[in-house]
Amino acid sequence: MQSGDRRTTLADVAAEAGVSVALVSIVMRGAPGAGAATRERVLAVANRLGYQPDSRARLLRSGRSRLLGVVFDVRHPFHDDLLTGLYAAAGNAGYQLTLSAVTPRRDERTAVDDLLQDRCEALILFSPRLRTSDLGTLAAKLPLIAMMRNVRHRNVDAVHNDEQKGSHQAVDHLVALGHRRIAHIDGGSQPGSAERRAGYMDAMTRHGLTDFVQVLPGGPGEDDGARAGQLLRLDPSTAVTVFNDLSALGVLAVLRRRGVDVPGDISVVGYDDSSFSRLSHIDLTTVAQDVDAMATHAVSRAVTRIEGGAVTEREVVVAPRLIPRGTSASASAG
Amino acid sequence: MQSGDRRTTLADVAAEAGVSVALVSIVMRGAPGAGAATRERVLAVANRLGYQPDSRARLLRSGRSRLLGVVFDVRHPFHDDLLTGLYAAAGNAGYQLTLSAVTPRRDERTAVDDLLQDRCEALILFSPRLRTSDLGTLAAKLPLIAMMRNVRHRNVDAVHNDEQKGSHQAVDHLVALGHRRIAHIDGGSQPGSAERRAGYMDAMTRHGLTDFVQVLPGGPGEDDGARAGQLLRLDPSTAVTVFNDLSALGVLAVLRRRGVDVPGDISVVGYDDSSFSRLSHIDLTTVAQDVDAMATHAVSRAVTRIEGGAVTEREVVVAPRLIPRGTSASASAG
DNA sequence: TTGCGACTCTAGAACGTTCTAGTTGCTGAC
DNA sequence: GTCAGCAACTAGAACGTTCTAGAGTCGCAA
Repeated sequence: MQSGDRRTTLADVAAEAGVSVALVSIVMRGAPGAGAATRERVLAVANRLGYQPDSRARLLRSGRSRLLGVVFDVRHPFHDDLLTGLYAAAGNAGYQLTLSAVTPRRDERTAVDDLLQDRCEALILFSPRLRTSDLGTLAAKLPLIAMMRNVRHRNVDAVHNDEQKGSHQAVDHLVALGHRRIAHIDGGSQPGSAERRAGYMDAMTRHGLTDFVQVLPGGPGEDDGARAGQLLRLDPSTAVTVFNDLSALGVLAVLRRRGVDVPGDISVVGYDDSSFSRLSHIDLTTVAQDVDAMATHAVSRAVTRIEGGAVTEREVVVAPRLIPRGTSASASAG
Repeated sequence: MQSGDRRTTLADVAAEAGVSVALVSIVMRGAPGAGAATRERVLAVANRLGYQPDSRARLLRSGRSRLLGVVFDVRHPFHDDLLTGLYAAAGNAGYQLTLSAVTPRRDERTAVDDLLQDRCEALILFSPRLRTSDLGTLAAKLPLIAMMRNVRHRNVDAVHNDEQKGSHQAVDHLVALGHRRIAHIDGGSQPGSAERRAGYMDAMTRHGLTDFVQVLPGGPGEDDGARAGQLLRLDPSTAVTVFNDLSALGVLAVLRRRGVDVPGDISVVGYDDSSFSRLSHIDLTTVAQDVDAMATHAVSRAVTRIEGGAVTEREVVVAPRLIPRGTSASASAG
């Protein structure tokens, strides 16, 4: 409890063990250059005194910090999965993560500035909202990886989902179930919305269903989905692909409230595999972004940049995969 | 992009501005002791060179780090809200947060060790799973605040919800709606489960409903709730309070699948106000822990400990509040 | 005996800050 | 003319590490 008495340092351990500071440093790092007996003795002393290395001093001296800064928004639909993946990938690459959160009361700029002071060697941003030009100037200082958004700037790396392919998979899935009248509820001005919509159009055309193309205006929220769901009432569609899971949830709520059976009367497919979609109570068929792959790519790209490796493609596009669940079923059932 | 060329330091700025390093330090900190003209000139140079202070060196020298370490589990039902609250509270108190996440592949021990190396001055743990004795030895090194769990150790501060009162509120709410036959689905061996169950019994007794007390075995997960929901079939209860929201969701799923109307036939009240409970599609009546109050208390307690202030009560218990939503309604409706 | 490499260990500088204890130069009171 | 007091500034130590260069010891081959 007493935070007054200074924490034990290398010098304390050295004095107690009767060796030099440098030697203790060697032992603590597990570096070669110490005798077995001394090594053991030093470790024992360090342990007894409760020695904890001071990463700040350590990093200060050694120049390198081996630290990747991560900015995430606590409201992001799968920030938890992404963090899990990033920690694993960073660990494998021999790097550490420092996190900085964006919250409703703490903006991205603040979060980034905090990390810059920590001298991390690269920055990984979850779906950044900063202007491209701001990201550019930031990227002039250190390697910058944007996730879930394709930032078009020559200094900024981007790791993101193949939105078009995701929409293809959703449509393909529904077509395979026998659906032809498939609508799409779009995401408005949300990033990724245009690509997902284009993917839908594309797939419909490929399946020769151009006549049944039906794009309803929507948005990223539950209420957007609910509004769009109302429009479905006038629509003969037997299936609908929705911009994201939250919006799909709004659609489901409206449909069920109207007594429409899902998936009996109409199939609904979301996008993102947000954590709530897995709840058996919701059980939403959706397109999952490959979180692990994206995390791995983001880290490996960051490491490559830090270590001065060659990069051919600024952009890494990761294929998603469809997760069939309970809100989609064969068209014949309807 | 080039991470090779050393970042600019105080010395660079000093050389460029033709003053001493110490003076630049004074200017950058906004400390008194520099003339207005020089101050302006130094700031301009610093800005031009893109100077960023190095928090590591800064903290190393000044001893204090003004850093609070926070360990959170990405699977925690409201870690996002808590982080939001903590950032705000820490900012107000003039402290910074460093985060360390627990993930399915990264355990609490690792998360804590990382923070210890960062020389933070206190540790705040979200519902820690470490043994009390381990927490005790940790607390010997630095102030330790456990949130959402009442750790019974004289060195460990605890900030947690008043579980009993939460259950009282749930029962009171249902009684006010005219329910008498109110069951409780418990949380098994989960921390907090005993308290929530006791609160339920308590409240039932207080309302003279001892004869209708009915505790069904449950657990923390959706499937636990679903299993318990099956048992409700044989039960005449018109309402049920559930250990937590996730379990309540399992109950809801089973009931609805059986064609039981919620809240028409039976009312369901959860606990925790997990983010999904707010989804209009789920709209679960629940007991919300007062996240902001808990965050504020945790931070202020940490700061008090760090600064050697007096603490009378080791434990801070925060009152929750009931959030009425769509899964509870008047008993007469049934 | 000497020389040499291998091994173990140490002294001291360095990292980028902050802090203490100055020095300088100016103003104004005596 | 002297000196106290103050504002503006500086030199250099300190923080806890790591790293470089080198010193001491030992065993063994020549």
